[in-house]
Amino acid sequence: MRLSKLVGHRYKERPGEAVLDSHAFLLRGAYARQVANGIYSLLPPGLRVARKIEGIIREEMDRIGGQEVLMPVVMPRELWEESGRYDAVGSELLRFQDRTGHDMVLGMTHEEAVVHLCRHEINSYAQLPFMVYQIQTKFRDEPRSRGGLIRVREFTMKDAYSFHASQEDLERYYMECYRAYQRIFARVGLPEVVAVLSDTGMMGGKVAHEFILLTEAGEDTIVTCESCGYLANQEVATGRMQGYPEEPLPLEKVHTPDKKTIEEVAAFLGIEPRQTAKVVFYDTDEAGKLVVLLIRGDVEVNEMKLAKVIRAMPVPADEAKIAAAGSVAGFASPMGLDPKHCRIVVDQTIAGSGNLVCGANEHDYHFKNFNLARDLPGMDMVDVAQVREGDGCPQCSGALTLKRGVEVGNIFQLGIKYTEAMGMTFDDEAGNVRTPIMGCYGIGVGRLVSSIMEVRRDEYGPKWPLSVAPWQVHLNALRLNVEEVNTTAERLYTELQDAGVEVVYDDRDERPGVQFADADLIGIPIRLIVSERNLKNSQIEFKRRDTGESGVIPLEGAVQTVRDWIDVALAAINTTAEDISAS
RNA sequence: CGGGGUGUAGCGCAGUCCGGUUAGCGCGCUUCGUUCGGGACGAAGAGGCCGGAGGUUCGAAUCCUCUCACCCCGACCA
Repeated sequence: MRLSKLVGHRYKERPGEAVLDSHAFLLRGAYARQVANGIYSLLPPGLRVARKIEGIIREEMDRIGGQEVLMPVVMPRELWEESGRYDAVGSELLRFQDRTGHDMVLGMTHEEAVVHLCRHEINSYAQLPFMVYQIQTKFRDEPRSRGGLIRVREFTMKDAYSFHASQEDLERYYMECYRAYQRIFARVGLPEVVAVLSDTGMMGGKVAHEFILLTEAGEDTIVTCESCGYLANQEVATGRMQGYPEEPLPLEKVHTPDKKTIEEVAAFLGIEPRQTAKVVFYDTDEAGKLVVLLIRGDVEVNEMKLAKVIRAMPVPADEAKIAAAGSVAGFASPMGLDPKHCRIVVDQTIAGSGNLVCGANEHDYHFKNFNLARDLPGMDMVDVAQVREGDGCPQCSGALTLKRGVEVGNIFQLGIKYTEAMGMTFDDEAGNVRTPIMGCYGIGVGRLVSSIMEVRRDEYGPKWPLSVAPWQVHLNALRLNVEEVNTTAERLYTELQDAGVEVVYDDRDERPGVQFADADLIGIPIRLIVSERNLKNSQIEFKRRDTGESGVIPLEGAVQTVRDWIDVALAAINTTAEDISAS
């Protein structure tokens, strides 16, 4: 590629809308341009990185027996009604009508499509297991996209789906895929990506992992334990919270005029928030009952964890609902509520502390010295507490820390949610009709482009790993009006290409500073510089953006030298990938 | 959906409060010349429906109403 002809202009000023450095480079380096909120066009460098990533994904998917297919972006409403998700999924599923008024959706994920595709192609256990995957555009009408390509509405995703005759086989394959993912992330230059336990959300299923790149640019909160390596998304993380047991004192009603919040009550009574119990109302559980959650006052509710307990999405209840249940907002008590109309859920933090202050179900009154075992006996404990920095690790004696991360991939043990709902079956060896068990596995391609840029960069631009760099070599010629410089650079450009090297040649008659600044922004790992100065010694200069090395090499044999560097660097990346997935 | 912010040349911004010739500045772009190892210098140019619609006014980038888009925080999110 001749830089003089590369479409897309680079500029030096940071765009106003960029918050992340990777977002600024994405625009400054002419990798992508925003078309609308969360919708981007890719320019050649951006697309080339994406294609490199896709190529690595394809190799690793094929290696674990994947077969590439392509499913549609647009699907009819009926397909999504078969699984129940047409109604279950919110407005992030873009619904529209075609010319005839038929309801259609834009695919945000392809479980329905893949079951539709496979259910009539498979009828025997002998055809299982198998995995199909695609690299396809997805659309999710996110309420809030941000961060360049980190979180967008339209994006390219690799999504894979496996089908199994047994749970054991799914679990075996799940681990195969897990290792394939480790290789993929290592090969695209992110060996530090970690797998964490995650929530299954709208996908259903039981076991799921997210592959997380730890970086402050991320918007997922990850709970880790430095001493034992525990890793989990905060949405599912558990922790040991310190308890404050006390010898029970008699229940005592106290006047607390206008003190509604935990902070107000604690301050009024001169106690810590941890010495209170708060009641939070949600509308409603799966049976339609008002949920009355009792949790220690200083602890936040993790609504993802609560959702699993009440098997419904927790929606905070309004005051009318609370009053109808016989309680008083701001002064709510778990005691004296009618279990016919509400479901009392008690978080385990309540059991660990004694003599708590809670509401009295009466305006301007609270109780002191609430003790669960005495005052509300026989309750089952649940864990719906939001883990905090410093809480005890659930696996060892260490303390938990919170970090930020970007979810670059995920894997789910889906189960039979879709195959059962959509009537996919096979005959087992005994002739019984059975339902295949599914797994699904996603990787965000564009998100990876931005994520790599976010963690592999300096102040001047990205430092692309060789395996995903838009080109492998960046060739500069200083002073094109010097005949020898011009002819040497042209010859190197041709010979490098003949040697199979992907090279971008800055054939513009620009000053060195301009050329170097552009080279940094394009971020190619190997830079070659042809100049009058070094040609006097029959040498050319090199600068490795990936390793930081620089120096001169003989012009004679330079192409082979560079070819060898590339081969060595790629081999090293692949070796790292194998080591990580084998460990 | 709630709160906040911004829309002026390809990019970054000033001008808006307090209405008044031809709407500026830097970068980038074109031409010429001088330069040439980390974003050079001089000269001459091109480039604007001041987000859109309506209104107030002799006169609107500026004031009013409505609207659209984008950004940030929150809610939401495989």
